[in-house]
Amino acid sequence: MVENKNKDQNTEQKILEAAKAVFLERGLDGARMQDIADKAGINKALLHYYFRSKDKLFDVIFLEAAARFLPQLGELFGSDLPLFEKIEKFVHTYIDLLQENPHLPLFVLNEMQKVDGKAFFEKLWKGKKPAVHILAKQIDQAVKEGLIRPIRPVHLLLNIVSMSIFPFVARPIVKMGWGVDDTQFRGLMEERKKVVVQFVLDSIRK
Amino acid sequence: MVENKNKDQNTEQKILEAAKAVFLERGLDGARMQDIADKAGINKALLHYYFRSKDKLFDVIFLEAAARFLPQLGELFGSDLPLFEKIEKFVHTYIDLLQENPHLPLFVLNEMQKVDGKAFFEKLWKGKKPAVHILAKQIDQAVKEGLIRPIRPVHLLLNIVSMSIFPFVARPIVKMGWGVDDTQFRGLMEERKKVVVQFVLDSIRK
DNA sequence: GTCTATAACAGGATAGAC
DNA sequence: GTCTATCCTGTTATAGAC
Repeated sequence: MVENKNKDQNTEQKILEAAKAVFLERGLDGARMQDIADKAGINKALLHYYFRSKDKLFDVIFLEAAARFLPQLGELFGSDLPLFEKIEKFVHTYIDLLQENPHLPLFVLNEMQKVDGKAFFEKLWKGKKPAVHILAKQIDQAVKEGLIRPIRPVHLLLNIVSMSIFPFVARPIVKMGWGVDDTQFRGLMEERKKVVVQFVLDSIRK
Repeated sequence: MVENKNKDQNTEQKILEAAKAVFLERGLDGARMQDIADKAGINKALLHYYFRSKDKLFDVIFLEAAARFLPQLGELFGSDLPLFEKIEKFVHTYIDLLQENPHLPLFVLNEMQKVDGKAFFEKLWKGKKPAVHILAKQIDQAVKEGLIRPIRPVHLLLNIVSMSIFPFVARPIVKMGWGVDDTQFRGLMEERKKVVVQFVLDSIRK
């Protein structure tokens, strides 16, 4: 249980990678254990040997995906950067993340809806819930100081997050509606790093 | 085939309503014919009598949902309203739509990813593809006239659409992250109608 | 740990009576 | 048109040999 960790690690790692790929693309209901086994280069029985059941395996993947997608930002929100820099850093970080993990947001959003108000969130941010209130205070403060136009923190935050994430979620529509291929789409998202930041600052800055 | 339309209409209608509810909440893979039958107050066999197969039934629902979600805007994009009013109307229309159909966007986005570059879009906008290029021209024009700050039409459009739709897609996260219940969420989205329009105008207007 | 073979079951689809 | 009963395929899960 300690000695053979290398062997385990290898297979277990292969399974996790395969499962991640399949689940993220097809979702819990759409994924097939057979596909995961194939992609991992093993057989179904071994999946159960390692993870007992499909649901158990899914939980591992989902939790990790959600953790990547969501509270990575806790630190950023809570940091003591000036507001404008915080916004810039947020947008860049998030768009970079999604460039590398295009299926991430839709997967998480989708599966999250099925569990909804569950105690799932507790498990997700164990104790250290994203410090969204710190950012909120910072925004309120900036308004009070007359540094930015009046806006409720929720809305400003929602705006920034929306503009950063949504295009990836709507990828097929963007591609069809605007007639771009994958490469062009990538370029477009790259552009957005600057565009979104500029857009936000233009809006809130007096 | 003409005489008994009333009877048919009733059952068929019940089925369609039930199917819509179940499919929108669970997706194609997650939906169970049994659940649809139950919700419609009939039995499985009758579903097949009316719609032959699960896939066929799904196609009806999906196409209608996509049609509601997407190209309803064609008219708006193509209209001859001034830019600022067009933006305002768009945001209000869309948020109203989603207030009444909260599951719509995630459902469409999600299922759309599975078909992706398919000839599906052809079927969707039969001939009358949303007149997105008209809006694009209008934006370019406004930039050239110095009416608004320079911005590429794709990005402006993406920004507006993102801010209008994304919060509904991320509903569970918003609710948990900000600690609001359904009623408060509704109020928040209602607020956004004005907030988003204001935000956009503040950003682009010189 | 890893495999093959098979059990166990869920869920979509059909037959046939009414 | 609507129902009950049943079939049948695909998929998760387990048994047991190596």
